[in-house]
Amino acid sequence: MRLVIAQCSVDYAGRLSAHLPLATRLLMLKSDGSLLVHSDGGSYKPLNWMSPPCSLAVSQPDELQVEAGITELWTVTHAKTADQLIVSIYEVQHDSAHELGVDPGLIKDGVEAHLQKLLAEHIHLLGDGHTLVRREYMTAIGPVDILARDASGASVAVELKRRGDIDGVEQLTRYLELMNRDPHLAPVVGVFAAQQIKPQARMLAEDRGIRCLVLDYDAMRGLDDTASKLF
Amino acid sequence: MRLVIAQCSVDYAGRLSAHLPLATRLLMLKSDGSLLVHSDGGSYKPLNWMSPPCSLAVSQPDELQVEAGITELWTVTHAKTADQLIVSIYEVQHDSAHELGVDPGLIKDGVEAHLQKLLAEHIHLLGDGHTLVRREYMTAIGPVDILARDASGASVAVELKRRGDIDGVEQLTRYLELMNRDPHLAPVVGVFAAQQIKPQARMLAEDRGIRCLVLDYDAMRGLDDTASKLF
DNA sequence: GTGTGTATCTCGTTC
DNA sequence: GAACGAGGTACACAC
Repeated sequence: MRLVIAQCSVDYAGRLSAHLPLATRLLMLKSDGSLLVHSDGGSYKPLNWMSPPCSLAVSQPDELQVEAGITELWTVTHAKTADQLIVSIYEVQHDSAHELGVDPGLIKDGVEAHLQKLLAEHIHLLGDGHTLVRREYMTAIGPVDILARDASGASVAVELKRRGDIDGVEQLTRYLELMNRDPHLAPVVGVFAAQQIKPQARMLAEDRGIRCLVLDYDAMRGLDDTASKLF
Repeated sequence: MRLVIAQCSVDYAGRLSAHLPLATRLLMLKSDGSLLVHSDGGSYKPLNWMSPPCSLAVSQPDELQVEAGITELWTVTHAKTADQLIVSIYEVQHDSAHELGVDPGLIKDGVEAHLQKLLAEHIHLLGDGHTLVRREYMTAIGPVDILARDASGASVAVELKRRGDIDGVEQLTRYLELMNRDPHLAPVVGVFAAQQIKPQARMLAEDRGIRCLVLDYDAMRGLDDTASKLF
């Protein structure tokens, strides 16, 4: 990895056109040829960038560009899409290279998958007398997160989200429509379960006869811990 | 901005838990206190990070940690959510600080907005005899990208996307449902227009009687150039 | 402020 | 490899 702090302007031409006026920025050149242009603020997203696979070509500025103060031109071209990023370098304040090696990568732990597991293990949270049929119940248009049966034996399709949005209600609606055509399953009622359900989503769901269930992740983990300790 | 290349391990505890095993990485400390942990590959997303507003506290390792080879502990805490990122620093290979100043920011040019403008200007692309009513036609549930009339005088609602996905079809369906209840507008037919329409989205759209229209952005820009030159 | 829609989204997983 | 869903999504814009 090469780190360059330099006064530069940047032009991107690809899926859109974008321009960065002259300012001092960090240019991060990764060993796969990719380039990130970072400012000293904002979030983790660079101001501009080129994703791998791509290649860097350094060239000399022409006379006009030299007069303007440009000392080097970096042209980064994407291997497949022909997107281009052109960095016009003025003054370089820092330039260093470092060997980092391959990264072992991130180990993640629990979000929706964990919620699904917890709800499946504590299916009574759906209501008294509910039994689990299975997780990831496959339909022609995709997997339903949880399929259960209620006390009366009716099928219950559960769509799980961390944050319950209108999209999730639409998704569940499509599943319900399909599943209610299947005589083995029908009647199927829907439950929209999430840690947080947005008002618009709740409105839409309830308008369509879908029950909303707000889940308390921490409380569910507590249940899990208790269960682990007891058995 | 401070740049540190160091052997480190990283633990994040917040909306999820994540761990990065010991390896050499770039630690980018921005002046707003935020921290990015980058490896020498992948795209612009850091392996781990803390977004502003947050604060960094440097502390000394305890005896056990010193024995393990840890020389410094960085604890980055988010001001509001209390998310925490803990960086255990082993060997530091590089450490430099730089003054960058405030960035003037990115100037973007055209994607969906440009597509919308172009289609509105060349409304005949919808079919012969079509006339524009208006762009961003407001309804109770949001703006329809383009409202037009076809040769027979029927209303045409156009939903525009760069990439036509199932979500876009759902969105247009909601608009159509609402607009068809308005006697001033009904009957309203739908057109789903995008540079690329995914098979599933096309299927869903056509099943609902929505016409799909694939747009050629470059050709449309060509039309625009010609028009600009002629008039 | 919150809510909504887009993204040069990125990143996984599945088919 | 394509497609689909999720994200510690981020980001801009409307209300």
